[in-house]
Amino acid sequence: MDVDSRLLRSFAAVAEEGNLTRAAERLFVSQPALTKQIRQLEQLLGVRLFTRSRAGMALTGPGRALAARTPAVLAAVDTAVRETRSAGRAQARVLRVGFLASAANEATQDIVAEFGRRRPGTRVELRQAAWSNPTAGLADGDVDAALLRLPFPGQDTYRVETLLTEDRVAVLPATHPLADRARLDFAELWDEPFIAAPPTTGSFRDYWLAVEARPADRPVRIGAVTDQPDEWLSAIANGYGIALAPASAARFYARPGVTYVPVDGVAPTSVGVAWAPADDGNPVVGDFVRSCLDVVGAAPTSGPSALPPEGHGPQA
Amino acid sequence: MDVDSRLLRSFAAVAEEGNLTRAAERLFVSQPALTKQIRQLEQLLGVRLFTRSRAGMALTGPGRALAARTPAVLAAVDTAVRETRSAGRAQARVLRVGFLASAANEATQDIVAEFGRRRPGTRVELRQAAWSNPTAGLADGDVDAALLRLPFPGQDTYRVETLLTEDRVAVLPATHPLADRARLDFAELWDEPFIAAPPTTGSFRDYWLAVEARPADRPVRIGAVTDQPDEWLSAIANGYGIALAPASAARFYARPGVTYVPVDGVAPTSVGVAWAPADDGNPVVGDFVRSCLDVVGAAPTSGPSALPPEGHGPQA
DNA sequence: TGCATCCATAACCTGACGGCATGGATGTCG
DNA sequence: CGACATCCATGCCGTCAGGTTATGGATGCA
Repeated sequence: MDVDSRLLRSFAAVAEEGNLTRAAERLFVSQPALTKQIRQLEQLLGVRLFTRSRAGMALTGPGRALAARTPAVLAAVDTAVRETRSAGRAQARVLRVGFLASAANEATQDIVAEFGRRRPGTRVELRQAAWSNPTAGLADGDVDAALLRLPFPGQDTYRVETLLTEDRVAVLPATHPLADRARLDFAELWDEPFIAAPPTTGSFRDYWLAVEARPADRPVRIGAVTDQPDEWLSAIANGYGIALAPASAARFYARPGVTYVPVDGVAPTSVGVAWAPADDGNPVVGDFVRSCLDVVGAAPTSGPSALPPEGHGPQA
Repeated sequence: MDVDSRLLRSFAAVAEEGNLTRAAERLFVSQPALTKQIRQLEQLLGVRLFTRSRAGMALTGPGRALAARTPAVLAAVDTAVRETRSAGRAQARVLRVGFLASAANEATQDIVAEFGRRRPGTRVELRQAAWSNPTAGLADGDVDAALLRLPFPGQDTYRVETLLTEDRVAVLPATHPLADRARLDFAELWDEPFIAAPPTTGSFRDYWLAVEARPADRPVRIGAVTDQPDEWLSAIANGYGIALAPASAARFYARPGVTYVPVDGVAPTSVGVAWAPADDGNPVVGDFVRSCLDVVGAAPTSGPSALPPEGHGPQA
């Protein structure tokens, strides 16, 4: 006899989709299960939340009232979970750092080593994220900090320090006609099929397809979709398409059958370290960010005062 | 794989009690069930929330983090539920009014009739509450407005208009030596056993025991505890003790075997209409409050501008 | 030493919940 | 106009989550 957050999540999905069937597949449950959940919620509240019709599920007045409150509830739950987990890591003296494949590349080890000198008691737990998770776990509070390619979706809701900038290069199968060129112009690649990240990654996907450097009448062709560096390299080596990558990938992801060629006509790419605003007061995160900046020899873009404080006490 | 609010409520209870056994009985579940719930929550969060010891359950660091967030989450859930239910009543053109037995007494029907003239389309649903529920459902959003004796617990978190004030009288068994007196002084009743409301009602209970009108060295004696007017009258008629009541009870709750005698030395009592601040903009509630004031011939204490607006449109 | 207090564990049982298959209502299109 | 597509509801069934009772182990206390 308690409205639990599972029901609210289901309700929110149905309210957004306006359609039980689509909401059900979004939530990875069957449509009858969702029907029952919504009925249960309605019964629990003693209120009709949707008017059912052929067209789908439309919110009633009470439904709109609930829909207005639901995001706040779910956000409160998520915040609570995130902060609790974060406190757990702090207590265990663990800093969890997420990173995307091809983010920091060879700098990563140096950063961890530098952090180890600053905070000998704290262990860094590195978590590689799939590209379908473009904040590498920052968004769901799974990690305390993340090494990411900039820009990333939702970037302005986090703190970010830029660490380094490098050119983007083309990654071609060794058998490709352009593979032996010393340089390419991106325009030469407009008609090539590209290996892309999953569509759900939005701007991240678009960024690595360089849609902004492409005329409107030459939409990108997708040769394959991959979520992991190995699949990605395999797809390229097998001739399903080409891709863009940071220059450092040529060193870090060298592999027979794959060639890296410098490209003109696309903007360079940056790596940054990101953390949640909630951790602005967290000295462990602060030390990690400082370690990042030290290793790459960068200065804080926003002045040192914007960083979490230094210090060696345990986190509150 | 979702933290549901049931687990959070359990967690909050354990955190407050510091003791599984007591928390379990507060939640009306068995102790092993709570053990499992806490374990499940810990597993879900990947964090140890309590340190178990002979002395009980003590919060860990992460536990404190969660305990700090839990009230906000539960409050958000409750708000969502309350507003949804309220919207449901508005849609159904129902105004639900809670009242405590002995609150408005004979004025109640007149108020409902007057409201019926103002809003012919809206039905008033009266809900009598037990004394153990001293806001008559206002606190849990079960009702849109409530007719209450003033003061009531948590009164300053609601809007209140005072409707009428009357003396308190003593209620005695007809066989009581003092039953045939025309007037009494409260001091004469200091040593009598009283029929009281349940201890959980706090200041409400104390108010009707008139603890403020009693010297510190004459603590009240409790003859019986009741939660309903009928039990209360029976307890008095059967000689378990006496009680104070509003003067109107002499008319409204006349019964053989029970006598009402005016008392000096206790402050008079007031009846008010209360509503939630969230309904300040609700014209239906506004019309109900105005109906109350009209019927008793009172003016708004805080000026008419503090009342919810008048109007005949449906509620938003 | 016996008792009280607290939490954990074991064994068991019920029903909540999800999945599959299907039905009913209602637009749409050839 | 009938076949079809789209949506939501329903019936049936199997599984497991979550509750209960009974009991055990640890530890102060009288």
